[in-house]
Amino acid sequence: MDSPPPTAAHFQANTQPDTSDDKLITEVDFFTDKKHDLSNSIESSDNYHRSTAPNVDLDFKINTGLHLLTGNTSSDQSVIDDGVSPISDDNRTKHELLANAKAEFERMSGENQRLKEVLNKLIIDYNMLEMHIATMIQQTQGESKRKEDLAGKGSTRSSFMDLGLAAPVTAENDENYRSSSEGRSHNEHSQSIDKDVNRETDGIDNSTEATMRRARVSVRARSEASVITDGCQWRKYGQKIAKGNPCPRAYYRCTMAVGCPVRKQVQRCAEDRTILTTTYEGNHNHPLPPAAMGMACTTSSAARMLLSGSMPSTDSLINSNYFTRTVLPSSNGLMASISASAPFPTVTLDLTQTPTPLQFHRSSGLLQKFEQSHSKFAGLQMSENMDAGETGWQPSLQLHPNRPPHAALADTVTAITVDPNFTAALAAAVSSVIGCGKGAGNYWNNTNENVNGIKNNNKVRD
DNA sequence: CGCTTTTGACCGGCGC
DNA sequence: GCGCCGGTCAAAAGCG
Repeated sequence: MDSPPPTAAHFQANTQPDTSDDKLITEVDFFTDKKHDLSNSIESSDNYHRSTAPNVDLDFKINTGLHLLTGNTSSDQSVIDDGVSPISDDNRTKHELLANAKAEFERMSGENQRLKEVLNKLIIDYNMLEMHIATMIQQTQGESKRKEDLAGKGSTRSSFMDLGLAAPVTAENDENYRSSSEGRSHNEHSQSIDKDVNRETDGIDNSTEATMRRARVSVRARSEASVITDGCQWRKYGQKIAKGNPCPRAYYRCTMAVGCPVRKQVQRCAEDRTILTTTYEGNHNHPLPPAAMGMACTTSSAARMLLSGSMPSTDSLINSNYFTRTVLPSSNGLMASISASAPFPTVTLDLTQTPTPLQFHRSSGLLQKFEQSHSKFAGLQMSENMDAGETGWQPSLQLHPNRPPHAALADTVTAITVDPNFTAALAAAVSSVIGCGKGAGNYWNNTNENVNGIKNNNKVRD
């Protein structure tokens, strides 16, 4: 109290912990611990800023907000320098200091808000770029592989294959698919080829195994709502009562972009009507709001993991009638299992044992860990960190039996800590379980008009 | 009026 | 070949 702080910046940082922390915590809920950790080690932030986690890096900068203050504390410094004044002057000085601090704090809050918006955009751009690059790599590999296959076969169906396979996953592809299913004058063979070609929506699998092309990711969650809010815009296109379950199964198609191939099925559990099972299929071909990013990344990564990860032992995996492995123990609040039962392999993420947000906060981290680890594991063809993060999967698929699980776990924890998708995934997952849909936030509200416009186009397309 | 949802029909895959 | 079943389509109905 008596001794003045060494610098103005440190003074601001250390003398307003109550108000600033409260403010920060109310604004950003998820990473309070991280913020405190970093604020304690702010001196070493220069090294940290060169880390490989751009969003976490920026997030820390924003939440501390200390650097922004250093240039505006000259007045504070002068006040402190005048500390030799009489008591009345000292009181006045304290009031001035308080007023200045409040003003600075308000300005900081505004600055913080603006920076967070910038950060949000950066995260979105980063994720989009990452997904785009991954898709491009996968498409390139898939095309080369298919060209090899076509060259080897040289069959009469090559014309169909070329049309479909040479093109990226776009609206045109979906048009081909739709026209193939609508224009039923095609013979059965060409129809099946067209469908197989154009339904390969994720560009993940470059295998010729048609049965492996439609990996699915199933999410089980408790929800009173008819559908869980995952940040995307869906249009219902069908409903069926499946055998063995009196609850109807609803079919939805993503309407955020024209020709987006992603579809999902929603069905309530027959035994427990409060459990909603949502099954995703395909990858989005358009930018996603942050709230949708997590779910999309999780599902696509899980699907990629499933397809790629099964490749080394595909035969045994597919040939078994039913293959299920528990990836994460239920004590963690999350069950994830893989089922390669024909014809479509499915990853199931069970969120039904996470009734409280606190519990889910932990389990969603595991969800992301699951995604992160398997994304890296599955993305072997493009990942440089092949030896990190294959936690939990190795016991299931037995691809890296020589690596101790606890070491991989540490790698995975480190990986999720710096994962730029983590924030969005967490927000989306929490909002999904809560079922409020508020996790989409401002971005979603801002993009709603565009979504409606897209839906108009989609209607025209339909 | 335009968009979404509903719902019956249709199609293809699969098992017998 | 036939029937069952899941998935999709598209016209009709509903809704704001």
